[in-house]
Amino acid sequence: MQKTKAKPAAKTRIQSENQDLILKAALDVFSTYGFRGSTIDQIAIKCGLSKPNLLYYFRRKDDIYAAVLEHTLTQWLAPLRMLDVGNDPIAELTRYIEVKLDMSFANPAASKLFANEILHGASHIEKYLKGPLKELVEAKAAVIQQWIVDGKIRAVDPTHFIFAIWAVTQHYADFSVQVETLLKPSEKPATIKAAVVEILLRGLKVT
Amino acid sequence: MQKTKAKPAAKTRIQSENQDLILKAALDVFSTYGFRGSTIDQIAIKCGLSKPNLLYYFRRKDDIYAAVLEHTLTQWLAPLRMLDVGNDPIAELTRYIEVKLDMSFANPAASKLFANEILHGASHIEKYLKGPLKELVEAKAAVIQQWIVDGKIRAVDPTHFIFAIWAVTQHYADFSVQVETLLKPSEKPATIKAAVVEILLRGLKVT
DNA sequence: TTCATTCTTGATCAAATGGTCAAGACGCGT
DNA sequence: ACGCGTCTTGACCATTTGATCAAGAATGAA
Repeated sequence: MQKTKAKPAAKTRIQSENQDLILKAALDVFSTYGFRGSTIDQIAIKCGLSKPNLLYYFRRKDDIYAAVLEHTLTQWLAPLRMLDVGNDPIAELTRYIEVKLDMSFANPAASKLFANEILHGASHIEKYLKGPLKELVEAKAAVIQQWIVDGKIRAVDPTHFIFAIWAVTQHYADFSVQVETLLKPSEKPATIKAAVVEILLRGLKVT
Repeated sequence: MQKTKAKPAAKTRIQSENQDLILKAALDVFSTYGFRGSTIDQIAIKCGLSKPNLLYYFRRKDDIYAAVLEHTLTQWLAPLRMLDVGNDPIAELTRYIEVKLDMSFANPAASKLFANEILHGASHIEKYLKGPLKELVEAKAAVIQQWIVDGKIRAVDPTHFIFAIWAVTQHYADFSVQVETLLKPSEKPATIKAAVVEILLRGLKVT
């Protein structure tokens, strides 16, 4: 026994591969059917593993869900972290909105996963909301506030403006069924991006 | 047998009362836990009836859900129907946004019910989306377009603007847990309404 | 090759849950 | 008070589903 007595995180090749497979499949399934609406069997079938095998890697259904949620959280909030007070406000906010929309188009599952979680009370990410997310939002609201103080954009409630950006951009992922039904099928992402940026930012531009 | 051979809809007093009880309880439960996450027992307990009794009025879980959904649909879309091309655009849109926000604050369950339904594919209201809702949205988009043509508001994509109003206003119901966590608890509905109206409408005003 | 460790799964269990049914309680017009 | 139709429910059933386990298969370091 050459190794140290406790081996906390020595992951096997097979472990990485299979956990990755499971998390990918679980994101699909959970985002489509919600936590209660999803079954371990669905996830197992989707990633080609047997149900007991899946429970070998994650002992409970809840553990899979928590892992997927955590795995997606960082990625989803990343673009907001990049909001930089040093750059031009309109350019910076345009970029943020466009990146969020691109994410909604490219990975609607991630958005739907969060929508489900929040809709059902956010019990799994309560700590995260009250801690890191709250801090991040306060920091970025301060950035917007600074732009206002500097006279670079017109006055607006920074926090509610962030909410508005989230609401509108994630709407195209969470409500994609409705959007696709009500929109002409010819509508291209670029058109949508232009329309959304105009709606959200035109009111901020100084004359 | 004095009555006509077939009696299609002669509702008893008890029937009306209990169906009403059930629909109220079902709205609460379904909007909180989603369709799959809700059990007939939960609804039965919440309205003080036994499970078999509940299934006497609605033979299947799906029937309860469909009834609640239909019962709420009309009410939820009503304010959009009132959008009148003859009135002042900013006043009309301000009223619409404020009514939608009031509904989100007063009856978040209705909003959450729809959010859940759309999020999970909208299979129960597919017909409604493609039919009446699509017609309504097209009609009201035309109203906004007319305002633009008349030079009363600045140019904007009408359909995406309607989406933006829906997204932002319903966000305060669907994501209420998140909103309440990130907002100062002192924030009043009137403050929120003013902020949202400003964010959505300032860009439309002609200079 | 050896063999301890890791990985895989068929069989199985207990609980939850949608739904049924027959028997009885109740409401209400006469 | 009577009697028919409405309403109510305890007991029960079949299926789904999260989770367990023991036994066997694959892996990989020496």
